[in-house]
Amino acid sequence: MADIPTATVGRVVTYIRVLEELEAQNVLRASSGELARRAGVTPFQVRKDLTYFGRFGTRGIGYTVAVLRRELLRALGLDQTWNVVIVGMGRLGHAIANYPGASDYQFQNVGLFDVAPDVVGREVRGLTIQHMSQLGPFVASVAGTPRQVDMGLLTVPAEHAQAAAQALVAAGVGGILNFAPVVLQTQDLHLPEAFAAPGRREVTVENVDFLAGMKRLAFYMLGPQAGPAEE
Amino acid sequence: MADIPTATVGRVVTYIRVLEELEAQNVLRASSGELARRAGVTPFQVRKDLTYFGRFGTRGIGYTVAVLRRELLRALGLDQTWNVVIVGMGRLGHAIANYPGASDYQFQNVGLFDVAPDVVGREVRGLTIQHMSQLGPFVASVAGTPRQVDMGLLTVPAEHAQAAAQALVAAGVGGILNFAPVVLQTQDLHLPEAFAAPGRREVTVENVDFLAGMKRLAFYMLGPQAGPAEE
DNA sequence: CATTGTGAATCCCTTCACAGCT
DNA sequence: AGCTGTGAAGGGATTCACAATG
Repeated sequence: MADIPTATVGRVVTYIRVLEELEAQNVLRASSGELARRAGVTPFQVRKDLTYFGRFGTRGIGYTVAVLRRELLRALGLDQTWNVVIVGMGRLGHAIANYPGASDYQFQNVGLFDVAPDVVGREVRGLTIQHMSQLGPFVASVAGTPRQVDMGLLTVPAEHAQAAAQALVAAGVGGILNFAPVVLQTQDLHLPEAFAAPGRREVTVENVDFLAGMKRLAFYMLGPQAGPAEE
Repeated sequence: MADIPTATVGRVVTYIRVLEELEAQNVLRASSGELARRAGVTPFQVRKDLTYFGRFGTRGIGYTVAVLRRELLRALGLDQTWNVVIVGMGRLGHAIANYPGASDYQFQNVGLFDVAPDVVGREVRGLTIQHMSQLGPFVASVAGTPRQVDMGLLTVPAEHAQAAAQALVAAGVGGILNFAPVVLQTQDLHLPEAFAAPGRREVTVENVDFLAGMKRLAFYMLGPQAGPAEE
């Protein structure tokens, strides 16, 4: 299979959302033009993106909303359950643990962790916040069940992010969604042998950084600006 | 001036952070190799990115940390103050209002808004949460001072995001950082004539979407997978 | 002489035009 | 007739090699 452009992956996530909106409005079919309009891209782009995953449309007609949604969910691995732990239960961790839709799409919060004594032991949405020292044993215990802990959401202060990432990986968690405004040094992160499934031994990191978003926004709002020494 | 690749803008934000780390460690100079290592990119990339903004290095030596930082901050418009309002003071809005560093870089929270009666009137970090109906008058009042309201952080539920964006734009706020998992229909968003500064009449939107981040992460964790009908 | 700055080459993604299907 | 699927063209972005230089 060809490998899929990262930009395409991001857009497909959007298409799924758009398809869910359409489904909620009882729309059965949609053309690439309609999807494109709602997703804010061109119809060409929609069709090209979809060809990376298969052929889902009917010429002359368009796409069946339910079918395309199902197929794209499968393609992204969202037809299965992903067990998630949150590391860092400050305000941001709490907001995410309580976020409506965070348990959609088969993302299941299974554990909450922090180090602050005034936070450990509290209950959030039926889960008791555990101390970070329990992370290793906890993950090991979950690993015995049908599925393991798949992802860690990193919502600790920037200065502790690398250490917390290390702890997650040492515990056997191979996927990290990093909310801290730091670049995780992934060359230091290697799953222990025991967890090194064939082809899945490396750590996968995605970043969500709203401070960076504010800065990009600021730049784009400057508009056409004076460049460097114009020559 | 050449226009700057969007990917470059994102990386430059990272370089600034890296430079601040270095400054905090009292490092005076750094090569493109050192910056690249910390930013997780190649040295070529760093040098090419920087040339879009000017020539900041010394051959044979490298870059002076403080100088490069200052120049990049200026290039991104982060040497000036950006006034920010938060629309949607649920858990996420609160988390952001209280986020350490959210007031760094000359981003200044100047107003907080919501519609829920149990939230309006509460005080957060010295600001009283106002009702959305006050947004227009508030922005108009700030516009009289040296600077106006530059950005709105949209932290309302998905189903209200488009309407809230409309309200921001109608009030004269031309930059939106959208946290809701929806594609804002920007063709419906036009600044009122009164605010249409030359070259700055269109609305600028950046998205920060952690649910999308989780889905992308899930996909990348699938690893090399079976493609569509292999032929 | 180590390191920057940058044209040229390469690679990848987007756009397009149209063939192919229903 | 209408819309998808896709090879080809076009445009950007990344990589590279090396000339420039303090």
